[in-house]
Amino acid sequence: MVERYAFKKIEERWRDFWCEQGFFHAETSDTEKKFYYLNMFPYPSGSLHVGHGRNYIIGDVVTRFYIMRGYNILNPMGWDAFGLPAENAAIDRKTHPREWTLRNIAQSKEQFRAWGIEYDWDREVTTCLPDYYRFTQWLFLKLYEHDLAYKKKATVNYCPTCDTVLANEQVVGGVCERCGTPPQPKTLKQWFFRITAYADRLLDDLEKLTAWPEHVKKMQSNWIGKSVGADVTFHAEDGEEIVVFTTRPDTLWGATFMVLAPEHPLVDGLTTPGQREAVEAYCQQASRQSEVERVSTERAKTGVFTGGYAINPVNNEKIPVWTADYVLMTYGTGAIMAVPAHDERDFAFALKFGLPIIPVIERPDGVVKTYVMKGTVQDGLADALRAEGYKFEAHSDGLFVTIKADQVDRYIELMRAHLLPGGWNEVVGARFAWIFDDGVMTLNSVEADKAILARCQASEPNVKDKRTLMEMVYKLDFYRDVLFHTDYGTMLHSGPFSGTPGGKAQEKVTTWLEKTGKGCHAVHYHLHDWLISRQRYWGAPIPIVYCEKCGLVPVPEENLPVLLPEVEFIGKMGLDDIPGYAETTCPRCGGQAERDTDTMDTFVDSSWYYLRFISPRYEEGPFIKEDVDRWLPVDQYVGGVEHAILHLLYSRFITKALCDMGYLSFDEPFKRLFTQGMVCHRAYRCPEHGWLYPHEIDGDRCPHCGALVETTDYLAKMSKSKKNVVMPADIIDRYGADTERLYTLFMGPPDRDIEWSNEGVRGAFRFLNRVWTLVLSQADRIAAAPKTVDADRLDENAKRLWRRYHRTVKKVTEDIEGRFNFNTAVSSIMELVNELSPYLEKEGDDALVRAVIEGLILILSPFVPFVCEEMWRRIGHSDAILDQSWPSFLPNALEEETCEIPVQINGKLRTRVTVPIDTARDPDALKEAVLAAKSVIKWLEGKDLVKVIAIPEKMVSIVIK
RNA sequence: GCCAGAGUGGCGGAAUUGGCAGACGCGCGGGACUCAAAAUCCCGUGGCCUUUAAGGUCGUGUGGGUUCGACUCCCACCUCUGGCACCA
Repeated sequence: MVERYAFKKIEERWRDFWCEQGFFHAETSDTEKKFYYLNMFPYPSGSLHVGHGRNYIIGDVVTRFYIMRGYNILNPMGWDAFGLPAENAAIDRKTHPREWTLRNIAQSKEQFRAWGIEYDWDREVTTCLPDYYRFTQWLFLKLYEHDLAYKKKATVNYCPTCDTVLANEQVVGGVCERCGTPPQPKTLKQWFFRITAYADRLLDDLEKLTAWPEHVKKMQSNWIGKSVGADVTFHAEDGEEIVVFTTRPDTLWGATFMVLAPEHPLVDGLTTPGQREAVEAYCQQASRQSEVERVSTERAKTGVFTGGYAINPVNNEKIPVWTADYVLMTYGTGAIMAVPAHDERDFAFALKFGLPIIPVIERPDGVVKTYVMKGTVQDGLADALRAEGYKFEAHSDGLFVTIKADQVDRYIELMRAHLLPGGWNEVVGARFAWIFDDGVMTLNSVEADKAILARCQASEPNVKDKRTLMEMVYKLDFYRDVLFHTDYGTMLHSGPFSGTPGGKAQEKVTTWLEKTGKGCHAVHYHLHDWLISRQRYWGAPIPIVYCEKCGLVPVPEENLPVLLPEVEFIGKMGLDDIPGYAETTCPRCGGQAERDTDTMDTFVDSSWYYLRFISPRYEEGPFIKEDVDRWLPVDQYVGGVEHAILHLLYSRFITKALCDMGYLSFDEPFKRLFTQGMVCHRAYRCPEHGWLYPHEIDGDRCPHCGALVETTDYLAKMSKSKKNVVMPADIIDRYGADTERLYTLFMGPPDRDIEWSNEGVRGAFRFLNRVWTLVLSQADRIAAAPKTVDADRLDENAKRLWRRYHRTVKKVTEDIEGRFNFNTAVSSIMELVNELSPYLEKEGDDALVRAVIEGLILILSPFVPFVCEEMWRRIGHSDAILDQSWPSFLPNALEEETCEIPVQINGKLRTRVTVPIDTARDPDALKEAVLAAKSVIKWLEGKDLVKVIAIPEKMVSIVIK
């Protein structure tokens, strides 16, 4: 009987050992075999739960693995320590955000220690400390110096709950990323970083990031949102220019009205006295609404006619100018030309307000529809249509005909021959034509729309109330799907451009616009400049001074840091609430001046921290260029996918900016990116009393009211508010940190979200117990065993174990290094143990046992370092595991002598044949051997052999008849 | 609406290049040990149908297709998750 697996004692013993021995100390002067592994640094917002653990456990496994493989690995840790949550928590707890933050940092470090997760703590970086934010301010000054930081008055998103403005990227799904409040538009003078100057490079360079997950790149490219088209200048009647952006210059001839955003500066000037009241009411209402509210009204279009008109530069048509909130001031030029025939939104708007809709692009599918109303034609039409081969459906009230564009001319002739006097028939879709008894009219202009409609109204009182032809035909369901389309196609009714094919149309029109001075090529982005001013205390002060004489003056580098004022923290505050903070002297003239009282967005702090880790105590600058150039880009970056846009885009921008300024020689910060999934946990909720802790629940009932408890059927992210957090302390206390680590790694592929299961934890614990017992039971045998295995003298069983061992080493190595699949690495180690354990029960080869167990401990050690370190000593070693090199696998030890080949007959697996490995490798020999096998012959009797396919070492497939 | 990603036993998942589907773990069933329980160990465990061994058959969201062979490739669709969303 061996001693019990006393995980508490074991973990206590080794907890500080690795750090004390300096295994995790990285020497940045030594760049040979360097590896920079980086986890996104945490926000120290309280205690870390098992979900946070997943991220850092992965990092620790990889780090230990690379140490054993002889790499000089840098895996540093720091704290993203400024920001609102600290402030809000400090207000709640009546303390200072610094106190709260530093206490959480200490607590988190203690948690890392308990997990056995080691870092080079000499490189710790904390963004809220002056020795760090001093250089965040330096970064601001450099961006300012290079015209990449500027202050401007703009309409920005203001969160009333957080009492500060937000960057565009921090408005997620229309609400504040932090607190869920819809932000209000507010016009303020604020600092921006000119990230749009890098829009193209941020987009194009995504292609260089071959080791980034596709979906992250996709999200970034969507966020940047590049659209290519043209800016076109329209003129108001008084000559004022109205510039619109369009991605479809080929549809210009179909522009029948214009729409300006309610905030557009020209709205006021265009509004006529008669419309003023309505327009002002509409604009005011729009300005009060947040973007969410605008969108939430089911997208029913609203808008008001300004009374003003503009001239379409391509055909000199006079078109009305409207204002409507479906046009956003924040995109393009805040004004659009509306082409209702080829844009879904414009179509809906035109239909609602009775504006003309003129098709100017042919339908590529050429579908044309026409409805022949009963009583408008002579009786023989149906037979005539049939005789000509047209497809139609006959109903009691008429014929529903669907034809192709190239049949339209013949159809019109036929129709004219059958049309009764006073009636009409229209074709819609790829062609819009109205057939009257005395001629055919085409819907090719606003005038045509009016003229045709007038004729229809004259003969049909039912359509008297219709304002446009499109409105008239829209009431027939049969027509609806062909009335507008957004495809590219041949241009129609477009003056000299009519007939231009869809593929060339945009470019041809834009070039012509440019030549005639009516417009120009233009590109617009969804990405906006990064608003970095914040009106709250807990952030890096903006190092700018306003002097009455000298204006805006940057604080000289040598005066940094601009320190956060020491105050008693008593509630929500900004630096402007702190008496005396703003008062200063002008660095240029020495006169009286005022400081900028805003702080920087915390994403500025985290946009450069990966650079600081290389020389964290350097005081002459933020980093030493030569060292940073040698160590970056980061070889492997790991973090949550929630940073796919914000942090990762900002960091890429800052790196590129610093590169262009000459401070860096690389322009992408992270070579490989891995985004790990969340750890979720079932959450319980009483309809009456809200979220409940699992231990509170009484059977399946609420302890307060006895109501049936609801379980989340989706995977709920662990969060304090949902009371579904699993704390590492509980797991470590019951099973030890090694068990938590092993389970975390084993539970599923690390990039996927996963549900925490307490039963799964027990399984991991059981496995460690089995290994412990197994290893200790062999300790004496190992101590006495020879050191080298004589592979040639092993018997069958021993050989099988030897093969399994080498296969396991290979698998574990490849899974950590290449695939990041720790779950399959762990399961292959479990398989090895499953095979090892019965071998030990019989007489066996001592040297083999020794080699396999030693190897087992080594390959298991990155996953569960405590117990492995202990077992390593127990089998007679006095040196540390991290001093050992990672086991290698011998290719020839992987080889088997025979090979079992599955045999398929007519696609079904029927039998297996065991052949010598040499036979299995040669297709002809394999074919022959399989066809000669008894178990195969049985199937072939009396049948004709059609085909035999032999895949060496894989399988044989036989086709018979 | 658009763009990603996913869908495999009772559950988490495996199958890395088109080649034995369900590795490994959990759970469950049976057994051993025990006065008993826990722990531990052993055996079994996708469904259905025959069954003395054994075998047959269905089976990776649905429906088609390509192939000697499809979880894997192609087409269409359904569901879920995430991102963006009146982007002109």
